[in-house]
Amino acid sequence: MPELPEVEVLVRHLDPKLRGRQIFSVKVLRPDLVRPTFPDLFRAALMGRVFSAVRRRAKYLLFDLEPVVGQPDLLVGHLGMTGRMFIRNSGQPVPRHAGVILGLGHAEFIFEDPRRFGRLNLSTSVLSELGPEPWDDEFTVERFGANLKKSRQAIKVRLLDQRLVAGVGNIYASEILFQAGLSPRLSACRLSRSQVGHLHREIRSVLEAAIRRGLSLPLNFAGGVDGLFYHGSSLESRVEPVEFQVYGRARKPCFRCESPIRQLNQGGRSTFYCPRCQTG
DNA sequence: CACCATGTTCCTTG
DNA sequence: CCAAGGAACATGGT
Repeated sequence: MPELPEVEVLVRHLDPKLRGRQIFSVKVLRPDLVRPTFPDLFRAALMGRVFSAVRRRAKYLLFDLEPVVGQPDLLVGHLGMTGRMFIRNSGQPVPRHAGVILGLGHAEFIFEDPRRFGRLNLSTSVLSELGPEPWDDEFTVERFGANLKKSRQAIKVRLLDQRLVAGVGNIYASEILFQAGLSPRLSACRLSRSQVGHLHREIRSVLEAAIRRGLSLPLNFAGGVDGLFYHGSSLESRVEPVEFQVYGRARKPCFRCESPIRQLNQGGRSTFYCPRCQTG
């Protein structure tokens, strides 16, 4: 489920449901998911604690806890590729791959992840390496351009570096480059001022539009057929999956010019682009 | 069986 | 030390 927009939508869903709630029980069913925190420490640190807020940083979920002397006051979550976090009410099934279950009295907070790339732990070290949020004042065209100058890698690959700007993932990197009209193969250091300007603007614009779209969908965070709001929504609501402009559309006609969308492999990941609309 | 997948980290090479 | 490329992680879907 995880790029910045999906995490943002999930955080806005969870925040009002967790704010002020106390943790009465902690089950670690899959120790992998809390690494490098040890399950015993994880349990001891969270038992009895009260959530004060849920926030987002890049693709991480930050769970603030009301302070307790000698205990950490931040729980850090990441969904990896297939992770889900949701509130389970009585009557709803416990997912097969549930890894952490926090008992809240009236309901449970569940973290599940079949593939186990996700995390929920007390380690905050990952946060210090992150670059600016797309809407931060420090994320200026000038600094972004100066950072792009430092590498000859393809611009698509650079967009995935969380130190440049935090939160862009493989799907939205292709979407952003399409909107900016830039070929994913362009060398980062060779982008012109105006190209950097377009890219900077589209990073914000594409992610913002995706958040707005996600907030408008009737999502089922617990699963069903969904998981990625961009791949669909709850079975009951029967909302059609949202189609991207280029991602996943190899050989299909570009929505803007009808040329067949092409697929490439860059740094071991798929890139999709329109050879006619995206220059360079 | 083969290949693909929304992410991050670690190791190797130059 | 740095940049860049690739493998690893682990499982499920097609």
